[in-house]
Amino acid sequence: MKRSVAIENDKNKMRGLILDTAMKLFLREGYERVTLRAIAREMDYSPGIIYWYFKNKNDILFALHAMGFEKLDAKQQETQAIKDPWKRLLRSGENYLSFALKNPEYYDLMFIMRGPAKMMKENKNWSSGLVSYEMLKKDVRECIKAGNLIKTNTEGATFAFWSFLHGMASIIIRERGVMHTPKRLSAVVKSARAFMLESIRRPVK
Amino acid sequence: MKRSVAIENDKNKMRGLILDTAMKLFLREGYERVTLRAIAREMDYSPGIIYWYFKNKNDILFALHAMGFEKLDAKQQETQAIKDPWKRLLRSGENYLSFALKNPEYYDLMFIMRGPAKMMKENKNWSSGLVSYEMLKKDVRECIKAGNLIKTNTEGATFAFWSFLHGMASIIIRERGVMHTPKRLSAVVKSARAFMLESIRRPVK
Amino acid sequence: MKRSVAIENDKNKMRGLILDTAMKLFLREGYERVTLRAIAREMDYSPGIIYWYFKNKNDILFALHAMGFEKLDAKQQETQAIKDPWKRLLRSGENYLSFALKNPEYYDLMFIMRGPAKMMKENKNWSSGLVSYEMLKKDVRECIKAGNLIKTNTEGATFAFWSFLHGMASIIIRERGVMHTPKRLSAVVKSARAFMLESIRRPVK
Amino acid sequence: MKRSVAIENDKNKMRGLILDTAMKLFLREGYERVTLRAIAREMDYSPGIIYWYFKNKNDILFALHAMGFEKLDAKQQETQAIKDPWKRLLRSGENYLSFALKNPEYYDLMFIMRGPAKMMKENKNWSSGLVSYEMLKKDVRECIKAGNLIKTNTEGATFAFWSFLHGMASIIIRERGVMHTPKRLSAVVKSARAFMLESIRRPVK
DNA sequence: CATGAATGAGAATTCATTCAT
DNA sequence: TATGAATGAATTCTCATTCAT
Repeated sequence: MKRSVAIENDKNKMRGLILDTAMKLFLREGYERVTLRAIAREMDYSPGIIYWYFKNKNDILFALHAMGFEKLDAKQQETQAIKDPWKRLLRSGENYLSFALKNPEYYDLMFIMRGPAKMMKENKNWSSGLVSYEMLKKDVRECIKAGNLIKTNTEGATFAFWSFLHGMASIIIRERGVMHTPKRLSAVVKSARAFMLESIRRPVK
Repeated sequence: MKRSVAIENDKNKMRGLILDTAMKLFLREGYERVTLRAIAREMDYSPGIIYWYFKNKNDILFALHAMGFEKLDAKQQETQAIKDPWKRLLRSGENYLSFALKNPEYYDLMFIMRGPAKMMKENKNWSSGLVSYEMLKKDVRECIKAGNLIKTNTEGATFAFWSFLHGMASIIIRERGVMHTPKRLSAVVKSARAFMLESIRRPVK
Repeated sequence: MKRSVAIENDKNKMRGLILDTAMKLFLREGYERVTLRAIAREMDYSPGIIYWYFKNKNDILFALHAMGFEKLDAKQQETQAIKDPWKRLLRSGENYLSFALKNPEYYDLMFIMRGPAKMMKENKNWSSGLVSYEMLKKDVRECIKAGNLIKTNTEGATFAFWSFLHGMASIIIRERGVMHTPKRLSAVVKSARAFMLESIRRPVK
Repeated sequence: MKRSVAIENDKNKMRGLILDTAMKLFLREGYERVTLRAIAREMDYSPGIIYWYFKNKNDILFALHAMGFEKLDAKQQETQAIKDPWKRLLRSGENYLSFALKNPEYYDLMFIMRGPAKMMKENKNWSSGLVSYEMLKKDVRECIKAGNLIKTNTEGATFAFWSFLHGMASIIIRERGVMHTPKRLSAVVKSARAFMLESIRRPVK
């Protein structure tokens, strides 16, 4: 038993190495540069070996994609300990954005890249994303109920909130914030968040 | 001189044909199907000739990118006729979103795709985007001055406004709104806009 | 017009070169060694160019296959000038065997190799073979009518005749006649034919 | 000694398993599907282990080839009990054809495939085939002596007889009898044999 | 004996790009 | 201007084979 565990670990280690390398290339060179050969070259292994650990190229993408959602979900789960709905919503947004900016490759894969979108349709495996989204919706609903947000359609408010966050994240990740220097950009993002939160917040009577 | 003008015109005509064809393929088959061979085949020309009109494949992308900004700028310019700053801001947002959804390939090229971002850095040619952004900033400033928005840092508010719009546009274009059916999605988008506008608007005293 | 003809000729010349090279490799190395790369290497061209002249690898096989049948048909057509049915049958058999031994690669492709059999089923393109077979059947029928062969089922006699010839051809081509030295083998084949013809021939009364 | 015998037996058992599996794949999936990996997978062993029992892939083919000849020889040996040479020849032919059609993969390996032919030359190991062929020759000689066949060169007659049988077998196995439906084909084969036997048989005075 | 892991070579195919004509 | 032809490098993937453990 121990032996098989050890073997599993080795296998996982190699899978991890492959995934990390793939991610590195994603980040460094963009999607279309993530070829099996490139991964293998970077790892100093032969291309063939990758097929020992993954069925094919898409399988790698898919694993990465799933890992990203697991990471984000875990992070978001923590917010659920916060009792006050408005504070919870704040923290959830903070978390989301910080996840995006600290893991731009994952975020790109999860929310921007074309490839995975195709994949998800085929594999019907969008469940990962849904969990997080449902949680956000619940938070928004409670904020409305508590009077922190205007009385409105929950779906719409949720989508608006998400869109705002995703907009900032994807502008930065896809380097469209070039009207500001990188330094200033992060200050602007802070201002933007402050503006938005102050604007949408309603005083609880 | 006349002759060279005629030549220039012919050259422009051919460039136009190439660009239109490239765009058609983008639209019809997606990014990865836009190969030089495909463009040439579609035009009934040989692949080689494209190099007489464009330096390389990226050059075509870049031209398309510039065209996109010209289109958007022209559309946004029209809003400047509106006197009331809040109404102008509203219309500008509407315009932006409708441009994105009616020209998803252009929007993708302009604000999402990786290739152009790289290009822009190299070519230092981001001027196109700036014009629109400056206009938006001016509108936001006037709204703040007029009391339609809370007193706040203009840059932040502008960035927030844009982020919200871009978020919605890119979620739709990159097919991440799968938690809603396509039909419902457009209703949700409307709700989201309504929520956002109502939330951020301040009554003018 | 002349120009397009010249171009066509060039194209045909290259196609011919590819087909000849493929055939050479078939002969020298066997089916599974006929790779596009090998053909290209042998021709001192790059692998890619082959796709300028053929859709894919199978397309080459198919062209070769069709050419083989054209060659054989042409040769067999000539025998139809012979009036006496027995002499015609003799000559037809001679032709068949000499075609097989002079063009072993073609014969192999046409009557032995597995690949083409698959192809033929898919393409329903077995017509080529049928023409020759029908001709043989007609000859056999006339021989029976004329009394050169025993009164019997035509289909059976035709199949028997063909089987005998094909048997000899394929034993030689696939090198199963190793119980005789190559020199002796051709003498034995002659004896075998003589034995067979003398045995099956019936005197015309 | 006992121990080494036991080991030998185990070794033989494993060799047998490998050969059976290889044959199963031949039969089920065709030649090109017989990869070492496939054999190993089918056996639930790792690919590497096969090299403990066989030098390489070709070695497996060769063993299979030898087994085929052993099977055929055993079957043909039985005919030797028949006293009448013509009846013996008949039965021998019947046996041969039925072996071919019941064990097409073996027959293919033994008499059609290219690989083994190459092997045989290298290994000088054609003895297997010779035994059967010598037996056939003996039978033919006795038929000539007995007056069942025309007075003729024995080698030629033997080769003719074998060619006829091999022709039918290989036409069927390599699927070149497509001018007839599978059903009709077997009837045609019967007719062909009847025609041939009746034609070559001479009345014993 | 047997395995997991790894290699290296090779397969078909596609593409951006070049260039003589 | 425009083309046909060609290249070279890339792609994903498969396989026989080897070897430390």
